[in-house]
Amino acid sequence: MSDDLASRLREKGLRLTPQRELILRAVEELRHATPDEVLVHVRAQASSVNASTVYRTLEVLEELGLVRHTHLSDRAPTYHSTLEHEHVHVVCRRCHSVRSYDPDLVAPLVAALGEDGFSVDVGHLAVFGTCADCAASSSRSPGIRETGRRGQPT
Amino acid sequence: MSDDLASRLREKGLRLTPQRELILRAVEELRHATPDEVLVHVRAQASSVNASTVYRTLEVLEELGLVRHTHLSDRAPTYHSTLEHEHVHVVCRRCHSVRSYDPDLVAPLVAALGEDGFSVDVGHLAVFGTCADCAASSSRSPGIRETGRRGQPT
DNA sequence: TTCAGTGCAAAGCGTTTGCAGGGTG
DNA sequence: CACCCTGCAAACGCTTTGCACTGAA
Repeated sequence: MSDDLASRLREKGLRLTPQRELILRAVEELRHATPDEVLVHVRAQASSVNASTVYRTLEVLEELGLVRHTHLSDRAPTYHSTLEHEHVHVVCRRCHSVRSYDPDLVAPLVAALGEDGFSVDVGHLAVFGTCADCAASSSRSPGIRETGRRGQPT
Repeated sequence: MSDDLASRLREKGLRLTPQRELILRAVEELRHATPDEVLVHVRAQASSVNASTVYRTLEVLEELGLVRHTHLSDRAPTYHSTLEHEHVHVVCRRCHSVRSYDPDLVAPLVAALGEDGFSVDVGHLAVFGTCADCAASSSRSPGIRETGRRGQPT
């Protein structure tokens, strides 16, 4: 896995640096993290790593196919390791819970679009809506605006 | 439709202003527009309207159920009128084309999640991937990065 | 006449970029 | 010892916010 990093970097004439190892490890450990969360996590272990390095590295790691991202909120994107099985994200706009589903969930969608020659990026998919709990108690999650300006998923 | 605006505003003790009419009309006419595009369009017709008014108004219009938004790119969100039939957006990351599909497309997905008590917001859904044309000619769309930093859909 | 709505300007957040110095291969 | 990578700081794009004024009801 980290060896994977080394070899994949080499293949493209890129270099293995402590920062890149740390950032990849952070994404793997956090499982779902924004660039900023990655930064915080990395800084907790090693001393100084710069925000721009995190952005640049996440881009590289994504090109290498070691991490992926989705948009689970209106703010920062969320990165996760490709070591995890590919999954579809289902997000409740009310309580902001995120559940992961097997790609089977969207097999019919993938098939239907496939007939048009369109190939769906399943891992990137985020489905928004309202979860069971929140539908039940409409008084839940105090202070979260329905239409939501800046902040959580919209 | 604009009468709709007047009445819906009144119901909530809000006021009907020229800006609100203009902005709603702009969204309807542009069919799919970012806040900035709305601003430009409105300014073309009427004189000065402020950007912050556009943001505040789009929020109000969405609360009133007159417009909706999706995220078709990493940059600004896209607004459309609810007068249009609800539709699912399918976006090619390569050439950035956007196609609208009938909600039927995701009926199985909606049904599956429905069993868990989750209610999908179909109109908000954006499916990313690669369209037939782009899959065919992998040399297409010069200068567009695959992983794409800032810019189009990611 | 009241209070919602607007314009303006400044701030905020997440992200990108130019550059010079540092470290990997 | 090339050249990739990093840190730093400034800039950027989009959005939000505070405030005083304006105008809809």
